[in-house]
Amino acid sequence: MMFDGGDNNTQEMMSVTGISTTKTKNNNKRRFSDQQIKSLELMFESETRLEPVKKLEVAKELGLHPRQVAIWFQNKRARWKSKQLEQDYSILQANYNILASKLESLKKEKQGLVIQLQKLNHLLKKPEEEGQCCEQVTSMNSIDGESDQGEGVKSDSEGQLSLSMERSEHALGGVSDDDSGTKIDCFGLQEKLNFISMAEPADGSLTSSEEWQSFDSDGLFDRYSSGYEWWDFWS
DNA sequence: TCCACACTTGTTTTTACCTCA
DNA sequence: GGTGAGGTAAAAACAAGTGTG
Repeated sequence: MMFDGGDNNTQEMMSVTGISTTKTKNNNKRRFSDQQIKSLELMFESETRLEPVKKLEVAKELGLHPRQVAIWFQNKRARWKSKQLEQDYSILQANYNILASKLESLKKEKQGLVIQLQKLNHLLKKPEEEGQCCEQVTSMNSIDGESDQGEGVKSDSEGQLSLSMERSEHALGGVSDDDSGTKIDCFGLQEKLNFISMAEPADGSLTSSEEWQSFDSDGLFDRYSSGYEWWDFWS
C-alpha cells in the first residue's frame, strides 16, 4: 500500500476505535489502521462477500461498526472490479495487436501469391496466343459451361483470370476440385478478409488450436463466456 | 425493508515541482 | 552549482453518502 510511507509515523495518532487520524477540525473520515486493513484484506481474499453474522463478528473483532465493515467490502469489491477490468483490457489489447500483425503478414503473403499467379497466367497465355492450346480451351469451355451461371459468377476480369487458372491446373496436372474455396481466396479478390472463414495458410499457423489457446492463457474469454463474446470487444 | 451496486462527495495522503537558504 | 528543507497544487486513495433496482 502507498500509505505505508514514513510520514504516517510522524503524524499524531488518535486511538478511539483503533482508527488512525490526523489533527484536523473535521474528522468525519478516518482511515482504518494498518492492522484493520490487513485483517479485512485477509478476509476479502477468502470471501468477497460477508454473511451478516460474519460481518458482526468482524466488526466486533476490529472495533468497527458493522456498517463500516459492509462499506469497506463494498468499496473493496468496486476497486477490485475496476482493477480487473484494467487487466482484462491490457490482455485484450495485447491479443488484438497479435492478431493485427498476423493479419498484416497474411495480407502480404496473399499479395505475393496473387502476383505469382499473375506471372503463371502470363506464362500460360503465351502458348495459347501461339495457337497451341485451342482444342484444349474449347473442351474446357464445354466442361465449364454451367459454371458461368452458377457459383463462380464473377466480373469479366475475374472470370478471365479464373478460367485461365483452371486451364493452368489442367495443364499442370490438375488440382483437386476440393480446392474451390481456396481458389477463390487465391484470386485475391475478396478484399474484406473474414477472420473466421479465412483459408488456413499452409503451415496452419493462424488456425491451429494451440495458437488460439495461447491467447487465452488467463482464461479471460472464459470469464466473459456468460453473456459476452469476444467480438463484443472488437471495435 | 434490506441489500448490493454504481456513482458521487469530501477528506487524507502521496507525488511532483518550485523556491530559498 | 549541488543539496536539503519547506510550501503548494494536482493526483490518487480512501471512507462514506446517495439513488436505484
